[in-house]
Amino acid sequence: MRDNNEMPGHLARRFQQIAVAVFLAEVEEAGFDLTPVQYAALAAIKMNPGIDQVTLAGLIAYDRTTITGVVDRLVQKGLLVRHASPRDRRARELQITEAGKRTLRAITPAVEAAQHTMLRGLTEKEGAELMRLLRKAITAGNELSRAPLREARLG
Amino acid sequence: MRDNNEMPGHLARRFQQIAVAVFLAEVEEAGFDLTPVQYAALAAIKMNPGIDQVTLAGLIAYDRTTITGVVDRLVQKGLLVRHASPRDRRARELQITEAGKRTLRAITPAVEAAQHTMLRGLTEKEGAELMRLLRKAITAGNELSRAPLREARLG
DNA sequence: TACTGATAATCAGCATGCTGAGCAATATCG
DNA sequence: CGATATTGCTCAGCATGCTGATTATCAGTA
Repeated sequence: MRDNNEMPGHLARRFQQIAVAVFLAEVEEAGFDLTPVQYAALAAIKMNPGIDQVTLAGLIAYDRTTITGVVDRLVQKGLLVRHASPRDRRARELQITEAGKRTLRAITPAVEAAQHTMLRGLTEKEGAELMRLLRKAITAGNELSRAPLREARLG
Repeated sequence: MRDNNEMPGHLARRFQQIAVAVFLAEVEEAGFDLTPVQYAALAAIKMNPGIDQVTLAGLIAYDRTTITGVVDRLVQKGLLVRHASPRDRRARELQITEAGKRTLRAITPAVEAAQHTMLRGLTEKEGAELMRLLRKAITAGNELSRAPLREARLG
């Protein structure tokens, strides 16, 4: 039986657990109530106005069924609007609201602080190396989950 | 706005997402139905017979409220038994069953294969370095989540 | 145009994982 | 001993995140 500390899966869970806790703590301290996933979605929609939900899911590697609830909650909070696409009546186009933009701007320092805090045990160099190795492992394993990263289709 | 690939929190989520998918796929292929968390709990209980739920939670860094459901499901599957402690009537002592032991033995190759698969994009050396950096970051951040790792109390 | 397959979104159901609250039992201290 | 604090566990409630199914729509083709 391998020790937990030798199991990449266990280490992945622990690091993610800490990362989420740090994110939520920093964001709450800044006076906001937004989860990591909600933040990622909001930022992606700001960068890609009018994006549909499937494309959004691919951009940030969500499961397509998860996104329905996330978008629901962002709409509920008034940070997004969702309306039917004129070109494809199956699709819903997502737009960030003014309140959403304000929230994103205001929350960014807390998000940056969180990214720093979760690496606080590492040197600058080690943090960069950890990110490089994670990116490499993720790229190789991209197709192994139901929610792989997908480039936005052009035009 | 930082790119997602420069956000350790995003990378943590993606890596964990892939790790879980790989684990479940390997385990299912081996003919079993056990989640990563259930496996970790079962293994920890086998190594620490009679452990109570809070100590178990600390050993594998769960939240104490999460463990109730996990243990419920393992008991349901017949892999564990849970009975009141004679020394402390608040506590529940956990014991692995024979079926639990058989399952653990049979599932181990699949779990090992999963740990290998989730690092398949990395060289041996890079995989070891990734684990080292994760351990270091996790150790430094241990107290930042509600479910920190705790040593089992002695005797 | 009718048929077939693919696609966008949603839903039901299940399993983490968290917050905060509550209950029962134990430990501690005046 | 008795009041208080602490501890082990459970629960309600919420938010991911998954599987698999369904519905509506679109795209391609016979």
